Amino acid sequence: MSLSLEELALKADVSKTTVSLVLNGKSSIYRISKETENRILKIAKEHNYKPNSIARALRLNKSLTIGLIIPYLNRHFGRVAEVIEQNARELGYQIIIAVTQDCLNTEHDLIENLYERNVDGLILATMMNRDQFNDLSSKIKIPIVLVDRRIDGDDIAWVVSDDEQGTYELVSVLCQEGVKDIYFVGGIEKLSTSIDRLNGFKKALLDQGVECNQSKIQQIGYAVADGYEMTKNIIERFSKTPEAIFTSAITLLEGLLQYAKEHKPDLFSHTRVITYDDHPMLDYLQPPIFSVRQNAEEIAKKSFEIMHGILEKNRSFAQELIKPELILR
Amino acid sequence: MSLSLEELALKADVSKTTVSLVLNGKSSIYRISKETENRILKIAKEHNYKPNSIARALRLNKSLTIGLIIPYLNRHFGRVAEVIEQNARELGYQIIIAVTQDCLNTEHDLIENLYERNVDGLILATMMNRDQFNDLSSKIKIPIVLVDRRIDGDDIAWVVSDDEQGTYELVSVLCQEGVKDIYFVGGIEKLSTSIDRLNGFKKALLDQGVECNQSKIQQIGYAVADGYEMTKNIIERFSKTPEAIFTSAITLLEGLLQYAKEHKPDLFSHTRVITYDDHPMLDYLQPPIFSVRQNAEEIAKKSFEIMHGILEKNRSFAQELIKPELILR
DNA sequence: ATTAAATGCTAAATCCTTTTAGCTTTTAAT
DNA sequence: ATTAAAAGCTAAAAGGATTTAGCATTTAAT
Repeated sequence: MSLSLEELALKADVSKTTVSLVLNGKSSIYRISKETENRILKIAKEHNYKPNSIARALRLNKSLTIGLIIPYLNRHFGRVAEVIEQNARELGYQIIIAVTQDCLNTEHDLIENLYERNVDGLILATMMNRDQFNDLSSKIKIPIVLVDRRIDGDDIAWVVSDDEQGTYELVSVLCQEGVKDIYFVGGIEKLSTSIDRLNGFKKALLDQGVECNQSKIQQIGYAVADGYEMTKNIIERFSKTPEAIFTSAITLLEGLLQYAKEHKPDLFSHTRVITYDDHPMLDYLQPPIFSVRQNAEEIAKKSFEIMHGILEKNRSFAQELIKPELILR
Repeated sequence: MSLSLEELALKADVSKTTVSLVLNGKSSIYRISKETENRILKIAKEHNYKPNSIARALRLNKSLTIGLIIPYLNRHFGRVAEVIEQNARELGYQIIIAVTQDCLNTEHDLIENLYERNVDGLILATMMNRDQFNDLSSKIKIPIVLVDRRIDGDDIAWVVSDDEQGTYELVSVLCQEGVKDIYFVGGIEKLSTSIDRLNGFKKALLDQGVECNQSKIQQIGYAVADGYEMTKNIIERFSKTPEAIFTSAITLLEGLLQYAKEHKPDLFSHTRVITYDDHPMLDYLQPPIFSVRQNAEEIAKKSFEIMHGILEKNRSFAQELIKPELILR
């Protein structure tokens, strides 16, 4: 690697203390003469000195590293991760990434792992419930910002898409077109994304005076296969072809498309399909599928912002609901 | 954080040297008695001792951290990153991720940054040419494994999809169906992905006795907008509607679809479209688009495997060409 | 009984930086 | 000519682990 402080000190003919003070901008506090200061700065520059970040982390107990734990690096979370990384980099932080595959045990292991590896904070798309989270919080003494999935609580920092409102608006559009018979294809039941989207769904029906039948609501999980399964259930269980299906994630839509292709090629001639999550390819499907686009960039930006605020500006927690965008094709 | 070696030593009533030796499995080499060993192991377990990774990194000059530098966290690279992370984690490594947005300067900054931050190795989807890479290699004393984009050289480690072969096979399929008038929508010209895909394209035409006209080849870049632009050029510049267009990345296909939707809705009735990169949504487009699916999982697995081999089994560099899969719909 | 070898463990150095407390030397004040 | 204050710098500790060289003590060998 590059030179050490000590080698630099040798070249500048001063102690390493002096070099450190100068390079950390403490010359005037410690009355280092302008002359010495300039000499040191010049030599440091000539040799392109960069302090050893590991030694620094050890001494300062601060690694300038944030752990990012997400279920997958799919389109949505990939974009979130990308933007978090860019924002973090600008402020001198690095992102250590880890994927849980939506497995709670893996999530726990990863949190422990990253914590032991001395990350300064964790940004987390969690599967934990409130109790599990509180348990964790008491053990872990670094800030945690939840992203994409929130846990209720006054002192829990989170940034999530406004799932309820987004779903509400999307479903309302269909209702206003007179569609009444809408099925809900949901994800992992206990996650806030599922709860909020379902609430938005129900609220839209209620406000539009459409009866909401519990049998039209399914929640298995967020995998493509789950979407396939739920679609299958809907098509096969009911004699009447549904007027509309709402899939609450793009993966579930994929599952639906797959089922339709294999077993129900005429699905779209009877049934409207709408989905949470957008995808550019939806522009080219026939018929057009209305969607709700999450603002991944804003979610990412805010979540790092909150983390940074806690770490460096001793702000406390904050919560942000990010507006999604309706895409009507 | 947890206990330190010293605190553990205190509890076990031995020196921290002894504790360290025991925990590092050197009891027998240093003749620590079974009794002492067990006592220490027990206490360490009771207190769930985990060595401070920063202190360890400082002492050992080994951070167990790999830098992953890629252009975007899109579908392809997201999957690559995800699988690299999982493989790395199993062997005790962490992945620090950074995205270049296909900007060479950013790439250089990131490499320098991660190097200074003491990563043990770099996995890199690079934009560098051979000279730039050699320059870098001489400055940087950690192993580098190129992923997705290779640079020729006997001593350069890389793992890439067999772009030439994949393209060759895909284009050959079209030719065998009698299609002769095929346009090439390419990416960043100097990258191996572009060079190899173009070579595969040309070779297929040659082998099938189809004339390859330079004017049918365009290479602007890999962005969606570039795909739009190239499609526009093809459609507007030539009076005759092309028999077929090959887009050499999924983003370019998106650009093509966008142009078609806006300005040439009947494109598909005259023109076959095939593409490098697969996407599940392609299953649901009409008409079906043949594609080449890169094996992201295998690319990821091999690239970390090579890195790990260099770091821990003092293997030297290696090169791997990963077979892609033809998807004919 | 003496010496040699084996046993069981540890002091201290090292990795590199930051920071506290304080040591000289010079200047100013009486 | 003293003393006090200011100027300019540094020694040493701390952070937590690893590792080398070596110190006591016990056992075995002659």
